[in-house]
Amino acid sequence: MTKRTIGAKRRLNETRILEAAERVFAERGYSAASTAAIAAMAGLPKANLHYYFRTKQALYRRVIENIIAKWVETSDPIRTDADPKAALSSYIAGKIDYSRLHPHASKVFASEILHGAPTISERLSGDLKIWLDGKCRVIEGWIAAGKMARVDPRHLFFIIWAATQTYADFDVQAAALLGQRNLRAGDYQAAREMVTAMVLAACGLA
Amino acid sequence: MTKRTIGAKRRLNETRILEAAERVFAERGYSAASTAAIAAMAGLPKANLHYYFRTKQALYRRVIENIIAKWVETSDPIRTDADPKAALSSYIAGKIDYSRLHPHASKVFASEILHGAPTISERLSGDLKIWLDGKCRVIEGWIAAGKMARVDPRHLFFIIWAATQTYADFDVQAAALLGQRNLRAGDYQAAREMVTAMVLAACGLA
DNA sequence: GTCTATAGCGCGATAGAC
DNA sequence: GTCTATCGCGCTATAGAC
Repeated sequence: MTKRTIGAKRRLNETRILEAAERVFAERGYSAASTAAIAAMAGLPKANLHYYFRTKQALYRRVIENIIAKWVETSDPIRTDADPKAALSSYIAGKIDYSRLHPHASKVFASEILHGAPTISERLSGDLKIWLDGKCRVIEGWIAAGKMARVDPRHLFFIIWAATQTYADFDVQAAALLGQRNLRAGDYQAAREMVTAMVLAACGLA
Repeated sequence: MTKRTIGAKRRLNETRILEAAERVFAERGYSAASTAAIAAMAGLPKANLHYYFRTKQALYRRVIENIIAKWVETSDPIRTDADPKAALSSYIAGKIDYSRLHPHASKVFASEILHGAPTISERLSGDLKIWLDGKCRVIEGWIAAGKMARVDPRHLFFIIWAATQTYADFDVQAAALLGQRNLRAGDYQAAREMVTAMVLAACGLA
């Protein structure tokens, strides 16, 4: 065994544990998620999980950090040099895609915030606020340039997040009320079209 | 002690327990909420709580049932004989008020759905689906009468719920990103105005 | 109806052999 | 690195005195 092989195995096991943890945390919530269940889903004995991640809290923190990183990435289309209508449409489409493709990640994040954000409250009022401030300045720049109607950029983001993430976080409710077992591709498409129409109209871009 | 007095005491204690439970379930989630914490917040010994509600699950079910009843009530403005613009505006305003005044209730419901709705899945695909079907027929009636633009009524509801309830469920996030400790009256007003503008525009009622 | 004390159990975490 | 066995804690729920 070379050092490189050992490192590869560590990375492989860590990845499997992180994926299993994201799923179990999403389905049960932090407290009800047992390390035994996560280990079983990752195909490892429970003691091995504690070898790679000393505590449940440390494992959870790693899961959350990964999710935040992806969450921030989805806002890449919001750039000063972009066209507001195209940028907002692309942003919404990306958020809906994320809800469809990564519902577990969205749910873990939602559960964290829902119960007071104990793990990431410093980040919310720290680097994530700074990140959002920057994105809001982009919107304000578009408004100042007369490219779109005057709206409160922060509430615009809050409402876009809510309207897109609800199709991941509350997929069970939406499916049940649609008389289905799961959400289908057409449901996400209808959601994307409706959210886009509402946002563009509110921004005077329809 | 007359029988009436005893019944009054039972109702008083049950109410105090239910209010405490709603709060603790909202703050910690079902699993992390201990019956000891609920009893302490209600000002009772733990054993007394189990005297009034035999199991934690039974107490939780009662909390959820009460929340659903209030949730259904908020849709009262959606009536066939109402004016679409006034009805939707009133509905959204009521939902925002509910988020401001009953954030705990909204969070308990959100947490229930988020983790797969184990307690109310039958209701979601049963009487709640029938209730929503009725409300959707009202919207479809308005569309058929040419009173508003053609939209998918179910997705319209999903998005209104998401955009209004996010100010209760994710209040911690919104406050932190606004650089505040809590949401203020003005924040809810801004939210109401923005959601209303978006919905009315999407429905051709602006 | 109220309260103290505790039974019973599941979970996080670790020791220690391999 | 891996795994079995187990410790210790905190929780739900109840027994039984008052």
